[in-house]
Amino acid sequence: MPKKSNAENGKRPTIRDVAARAGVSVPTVSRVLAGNYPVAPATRSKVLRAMRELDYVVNAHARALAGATTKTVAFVVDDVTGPFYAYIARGVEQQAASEGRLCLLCTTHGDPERELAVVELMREQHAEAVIVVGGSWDDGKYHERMRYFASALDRSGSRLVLCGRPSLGDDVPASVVHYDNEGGAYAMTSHLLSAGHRTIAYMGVGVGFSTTDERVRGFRRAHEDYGVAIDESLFIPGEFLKSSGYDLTRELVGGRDDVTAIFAATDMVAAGVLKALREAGISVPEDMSVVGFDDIPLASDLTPALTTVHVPHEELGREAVRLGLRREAEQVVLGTHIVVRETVAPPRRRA
Amino acid sequence: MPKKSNAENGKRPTIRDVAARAGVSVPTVSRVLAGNYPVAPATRSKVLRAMRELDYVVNAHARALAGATTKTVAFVVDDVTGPFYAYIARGVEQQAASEGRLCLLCTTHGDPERELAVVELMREQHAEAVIVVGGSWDDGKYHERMRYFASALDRSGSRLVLCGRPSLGDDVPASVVHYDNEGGAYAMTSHLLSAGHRTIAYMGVGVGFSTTDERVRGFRRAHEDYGVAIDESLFIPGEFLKSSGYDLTRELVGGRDDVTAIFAATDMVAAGVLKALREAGISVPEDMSVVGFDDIPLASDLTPALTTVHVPHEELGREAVRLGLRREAEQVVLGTHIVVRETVAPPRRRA
DNA sequence: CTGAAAGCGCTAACAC
DNA sequence: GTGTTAGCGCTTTCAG
Repeated sequence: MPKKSNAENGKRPTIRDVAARAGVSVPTVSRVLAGNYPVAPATRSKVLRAMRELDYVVNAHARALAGATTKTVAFVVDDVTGPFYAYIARGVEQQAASEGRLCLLCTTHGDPERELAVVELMREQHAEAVIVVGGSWDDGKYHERMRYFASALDRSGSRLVLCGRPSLGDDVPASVVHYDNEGGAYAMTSHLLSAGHRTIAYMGVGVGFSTTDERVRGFRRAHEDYGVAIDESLFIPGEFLKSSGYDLTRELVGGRDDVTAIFAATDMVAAGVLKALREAGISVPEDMSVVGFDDIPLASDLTPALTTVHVPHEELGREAVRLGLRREAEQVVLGTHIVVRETVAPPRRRA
Repeated sequence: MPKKSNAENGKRPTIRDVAARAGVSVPTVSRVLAGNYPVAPATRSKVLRAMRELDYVVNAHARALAGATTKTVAFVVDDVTGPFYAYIARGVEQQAASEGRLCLLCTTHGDPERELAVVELMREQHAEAVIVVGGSWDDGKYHERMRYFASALDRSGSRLVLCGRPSLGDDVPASVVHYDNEGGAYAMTSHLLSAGHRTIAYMGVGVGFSTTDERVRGFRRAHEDYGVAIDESLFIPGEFLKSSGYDLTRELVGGRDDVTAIFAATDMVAAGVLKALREAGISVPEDMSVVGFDDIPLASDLTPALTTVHVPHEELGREAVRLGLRREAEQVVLGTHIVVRETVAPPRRRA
């Protein structure tokens, strides 16, 4: 039995069917497909026509297997629904698309098991770059795991890109795209300090979390530069959630009255803070100033509109793809800046 | 020269390397990999060990080429950053992951060109299911295009799933997961009507857009059932954007004062409405009632908290994956319901 | 239970 | 310019 043609077979047509129909050899078809090789115009159009007539589409897997690159980048996040991540995702997707790449989306929900599984999947897929987004934990096991991921991916020909988290060290085969947490926190704290605030609560300390560490560092440095001592009880531990901001604020205003400003770890936390304050009849910014961090769209929808630190989310995503595709060990840090809206005022004079 | 081993070669190890190291044949390794075939326990563990020692990972492309399925579903949206889409995306990703599938993410930004390109890409990738999310336009060209996509994907062995938009007809090889726009709008309009409102503006009519058509249908039907005639000038055209709600509301309150309630086409529009009203010194709900549609997280963060229609976003995403993978021509419609918060009150008695 | 043989659809040297 | 010849890494008959 002669080699059966898929086209007649009812299955999807292959390059062989196209070649047959155009009366040329298979490699010729491959050449017009790739377009990076001289082909006679006449042949070319015959092939093109055959492809159209058969409604032919290349098989990406066969192509990947035969050597041509995969054309995919992977995007790994905790959760797509956070506005923070969503905007980075948009940047990643846009840049990927503009560089002719497809984008694989994976979520881990902070589960190390799942994270590992995801990296294995990416190795199977030969993704050109694997972009991991979000802050990182400062424990040894975590670092070890990421270093393993970096080299495992490297061995499989993929590049790991850390986005929004600090580098793992120069010897680790990974690129990093970070943003200036410390600088943003410094600027914002200075803004509060220069308005006259002297007792600022930092709400939402995530212990051992890189994002917190960096932001707190800026917060402390600003205080130092203004010669203001910080009562350590002003660092209030908590998660980066609205509910967390809400609960902690209720506790805070119930317990002490010396705080004149709240630096929320993130805009989501700030949303909770604002809600609790409103319920407690404490007006913002007259009785209490509040600031956030991230500048997610919600920030400008809050009442009053939130003064916060802008993070260039989309650009972060774009840059991550660029770096990952160039496979350079570069490390870029994007700037942040404060956005003044309506939640900061000088502290009210105490009676 | 004998067949060179990749393992020694510095390249990623292949199944052949594993076979050699375990002292078995290649098919045997394949069998323990697939796990769907009897293999002697001893052999099995030898193979497993070899895989571990070599840090072996299967090549998804080779596997896909050799016949095994692709294990990927594609997710096509206008834009990932909308909370509406983000939550559907989460549902899709979760369900895909739980069914052992990878998720490809593509955005089209409403560009038909790009949409076509995306579908071609999906055909190349042999995605098992291609999930297209969001409302659709009611023009002939659009329909024709989607029908083409459906059959093109079908021919390539993929299943098209329409999520959040109406069916294309029973003869089109596609599944659809929709939600009850008309019912939700009907319930919400009734809520307003029963509170005593008689002049309700529907803000954000997207002409020829399926979502609008369905919601407006419910809006009209409720009026009919209450025996209330609708002044057609109450249908205000506009996009589903915050800025649109803002601008239109300014115009509205500047132009007429008979309207006592605003039915915003979406929560985003409602956010703009609320902002404009606040600026105009019109208090909600005392002077004006406002309702939205979608129940995105923002709705409960607004001040006052928005009364709106809940759409089961995540479940929509999950169901889409389920249907796509089962490849049945099913059509499911998920229910919606109103969520009463703080933006509706009886109309103020006119002087 | 395991191995040998034959492709999956495509690209990549080489010749002509 | 175009065809020939080899695989890419894996799964599948089909023998044994």
